[in-house]
Amino acid sequence: MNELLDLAFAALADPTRRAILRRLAKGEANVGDIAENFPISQPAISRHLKVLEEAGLIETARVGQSRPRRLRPEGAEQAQRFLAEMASYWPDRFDRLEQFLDSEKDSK
Amino acid sequence: MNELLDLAFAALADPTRRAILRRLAKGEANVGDIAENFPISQPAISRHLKVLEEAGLIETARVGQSRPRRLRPEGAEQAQRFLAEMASYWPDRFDRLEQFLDSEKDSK
DNA sequence: TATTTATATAACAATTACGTTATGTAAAGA
DNA sequence: TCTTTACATAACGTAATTGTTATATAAATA
Repeated sequence: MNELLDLAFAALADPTRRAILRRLAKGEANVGDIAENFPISQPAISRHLKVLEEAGLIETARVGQSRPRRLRPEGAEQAQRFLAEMASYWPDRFDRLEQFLDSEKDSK
Repeated sequence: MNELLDLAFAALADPTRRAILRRLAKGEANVGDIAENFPISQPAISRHLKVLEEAGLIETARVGQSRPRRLRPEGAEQAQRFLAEMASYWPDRFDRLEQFLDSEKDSK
């Protein structure tokens, strides 16, 4: 139903993928550029890139035989909105605890 | 290396868990309250709650035999910061670039 | 055309994730 | 004390994730 949001959060849960995003914040990079700087194989990088792209967080161009990736920051907007809403909620702990205890008392 | 951020994003990737968070934004709820409104078993809910708590997104109180959960919005702050900075990145906006590149490092 | 280069895909193993049902535990109430 | 209530935990099946190595594909180059 909200699959893109699922995919975006799942993509962001992997530290290697977050590192790739930070790398792409420096500018476009192709697979080889990225793979050189990570301790995992090129196929593993290719798969991480696919995950990031399917989540809408990056996009791919085609220049000759290389496929430069770049950040697609708008892909994070929905996830950002979810977190902003959550963070805007602040439980007044004391009050809520009182409220809970009161409701327990009432139902006795 | 930033395991809490991994856990937070992974927790947020599941739609059932996001629904639980939205439920908790309306106020504290215990396991039974939540399980009633979801099409999965109580043990499954208990596990989702454990995942959310280990990610720092909710916390648990003890009142008699029930364990009311409540939102812990500050648990989402680091994730929110990562996304906000990524979303503020634009290929020609180098003023934001440095901030984004250092985001995980800084919030350690 | 044949070779090299850049990247993707396939096949596989190990681990983790998410659901189920069955059962354990601790507090509440008769 | 005995039962019920609220929740956690265990055991298990299945599917997804993440890495590996081997191989396929398509563009660049000799």
